Amino acid sequence: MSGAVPTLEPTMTIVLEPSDPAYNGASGRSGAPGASAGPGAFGGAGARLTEGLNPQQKEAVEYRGQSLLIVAGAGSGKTSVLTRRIAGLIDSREAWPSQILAITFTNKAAAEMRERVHQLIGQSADGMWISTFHSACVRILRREAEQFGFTKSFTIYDSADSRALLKRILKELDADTMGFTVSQASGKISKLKNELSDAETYSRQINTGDPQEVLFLEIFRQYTRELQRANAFDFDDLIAQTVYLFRAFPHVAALYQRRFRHILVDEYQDTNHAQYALIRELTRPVDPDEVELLEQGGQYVATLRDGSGRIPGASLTVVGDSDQSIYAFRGADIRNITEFEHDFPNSKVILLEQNYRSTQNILDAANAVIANNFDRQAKSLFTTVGAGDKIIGFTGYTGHDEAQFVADEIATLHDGGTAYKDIAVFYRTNSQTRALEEIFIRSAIPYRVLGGTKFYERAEIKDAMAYLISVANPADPMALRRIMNVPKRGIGPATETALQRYADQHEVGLRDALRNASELGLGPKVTGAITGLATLLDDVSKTAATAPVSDILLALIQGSGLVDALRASRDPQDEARAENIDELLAVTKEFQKNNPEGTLLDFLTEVTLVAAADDLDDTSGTVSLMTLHTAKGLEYEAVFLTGVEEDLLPHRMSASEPGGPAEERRLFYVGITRARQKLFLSLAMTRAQFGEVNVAMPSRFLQEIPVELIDWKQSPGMANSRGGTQPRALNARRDGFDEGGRRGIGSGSGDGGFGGRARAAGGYGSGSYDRATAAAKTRPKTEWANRVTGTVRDNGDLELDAGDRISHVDFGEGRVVAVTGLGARRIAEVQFDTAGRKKLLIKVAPIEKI
DNA sequence: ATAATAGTTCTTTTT
DNA sequence: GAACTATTAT
Repeated sequence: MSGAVPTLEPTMTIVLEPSDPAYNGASGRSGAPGASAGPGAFGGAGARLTEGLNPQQKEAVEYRGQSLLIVAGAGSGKTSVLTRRIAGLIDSREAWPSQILAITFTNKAAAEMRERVHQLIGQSADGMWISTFHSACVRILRREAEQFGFTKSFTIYDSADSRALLKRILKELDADTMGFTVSQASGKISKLKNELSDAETYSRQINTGDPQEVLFLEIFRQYTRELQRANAFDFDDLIAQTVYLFRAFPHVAALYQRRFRHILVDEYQDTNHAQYALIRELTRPVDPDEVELLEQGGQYVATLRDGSGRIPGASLTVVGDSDQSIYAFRGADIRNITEFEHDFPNSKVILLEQNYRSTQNILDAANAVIANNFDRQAKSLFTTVGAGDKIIGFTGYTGHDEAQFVADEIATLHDGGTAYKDIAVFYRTNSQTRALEEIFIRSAIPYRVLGGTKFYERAEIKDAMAYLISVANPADPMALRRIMNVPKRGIGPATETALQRYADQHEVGLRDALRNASELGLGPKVTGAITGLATLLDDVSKTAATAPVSDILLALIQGSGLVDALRASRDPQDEARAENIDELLAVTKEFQKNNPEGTLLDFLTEVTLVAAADDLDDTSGTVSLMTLHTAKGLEYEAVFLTGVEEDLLPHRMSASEPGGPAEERRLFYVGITRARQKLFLSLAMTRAQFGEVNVAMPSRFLQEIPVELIDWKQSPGMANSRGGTQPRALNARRDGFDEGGRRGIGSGSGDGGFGGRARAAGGYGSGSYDRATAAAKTRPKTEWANRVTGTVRDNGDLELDAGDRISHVDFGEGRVVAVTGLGARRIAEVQFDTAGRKKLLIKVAPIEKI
């Protein structure tokens, strides 16, 4: 499961006390920190920091000025540049670590940056803020929450939480009958918050004659009110409320404006308006009268002031690449980067185009694809490492066929010396993992899925977390509702409504209603159950501030009987659920080990804000599976980009959105540019989604790659967007090359053949396609589609030895060459008569001894 | 109040 | 094929 254990930076003091090194340091040396450095600043130790850099990179490290935009193409060494720039600022004593704020996209990127700065300058790297927008805002909000109606112990609603809340609200307002869905409402609210609009602002701009808009306003209002009551923020609030805080309370803003003298933002192309506004607020100069107030409040300001008595705005460095902007759907505004020079006058722009990651063939493909996006600044990646291997293309008959190709190629790569951890498989949608996982398990390829159905999204984990939230934040009724009847206590919907009514009538929280359950006149059994829960939560709450998180969780699990109930259940899955909760307990212990001072709130925050890429473990010897979105910022020796089909990549949903197709192209571009040495593009002719088999067409993006760059092991031939597929040709398997196939797609090959060389591993698929398409038209489901899906097969302890003959559902008959591994991990290497040599996990492979 | 069953709708990407 | 909803039987 989630192997990675969150690590938390030590809590930091924001107000500088005289004991703070920055305080003494700043007053103890001549020259104001942050003052522009002369040419001498990079003498001595500084030279080390620019070693091995190209001239543009060097300039990006050394430039000093108010604002700098680094346009960094994929693989152009921007992380090196950023870390050296930070190291340079500290090394040259232009800044103290505590004056630096670096924002990254994921916690993982933050950890990496911290590590690399540490490598460059050692201990002095401590005290910097290197974090995501969301984490940084949580730190600020925890300090300042009391300023505006929240408390320090606020909790964070993840998307599932806010959806659940919206669902309640929609139901209460009968908005579902008006055609409102939860995802619409949450999408709209998120969008508004990203534009820094709140319910009241929105109310002023709506057409009051439109009942839809009026109703939505009511939803928005209630949602906002419920969050406030629950002492909780949603993801978007974290940013938007911080901006609000800064704007409403200039003296609070001044604290941070004074503190952060150098702000650096990575992945700037994916910032939304709220994040942009936050950066604007943070880089604002502090007016003289606010400076006076700071000084009166005991803040050190003397050497920070300029001639007019104010504190000048922090310097800003942003790094980004508009070609890698893939989060517009989440409100990312590409204009933030395209209009940077306008927004921050006198800014410097540096272009990094030399790529240090990929071969020229891969870059040529990437450049050719992205050139189809008009309306972009011309930029072309180049390298000096040479052309490298051709891109390998493959078209499977089905998603499973495609997955088998990926597995086979991975096995070959691994045999050739490529470590599993240097291989990644990308896809557009999470649902594509299923086919890949099945084949990988069978083929005994170790893998891990990043993101997807995350550990923390499992129901039993959410239940356990809800217990923790209820202890940390008694004001949150959502968490309380979740656990009220988990494990079963006989508190059904009727009882819950009664409790809620009591709470409303007496104008108290739901938690208070639980405590006073005896006043409700319910049955003695239910009343006992309710007060029992209330007592448990109250008892544990008493220790919450100081006790280790694992102790708190253990007390809750034992007190509630959560795990006991699962263990006692007849449902075999419940045993696995119980184990997951034990796993969570292990996570809390690990957390405590890494953060001896970490509180329950720290733990909850950390868990809510971890991104998919965050639990990537570089040392693990496993292939990584992830969506293209998760892949951003990562790189691998070998990359498999799967499902390169129309309606999948570009995704069908993107067609109707303005800018959608262009964003999909950027996504494809991001995927391509992750590869260092080898790139595989694959697709399937039919894809089963949601039980149904559909005919899939090759993606238009494939036609944008020059044909000579791709070596098709099995080309899509004429199965192109004109809609024609040739089942006859599909079944024809020829050996040797075929010009038609080498020409690639859409190049006018007349024979409509499934050209190219048939793959070595034949022996299956023959005839399948006919049945599949025919069946797809008549029946929604076919036994063919489900043949390899369904529950994981279990061969028990099938004994196999070298020399045995076996039969495989896909590969036909073969002879066992060798058996390795132990117990459930026993692997048979089999030489198939027609399908070549494969490794199979004996326990689950669809095989029989014959 | 709950467990089991049958029917419905849906899937893009995520901090 | 999953996840949620509505309907039934206990």
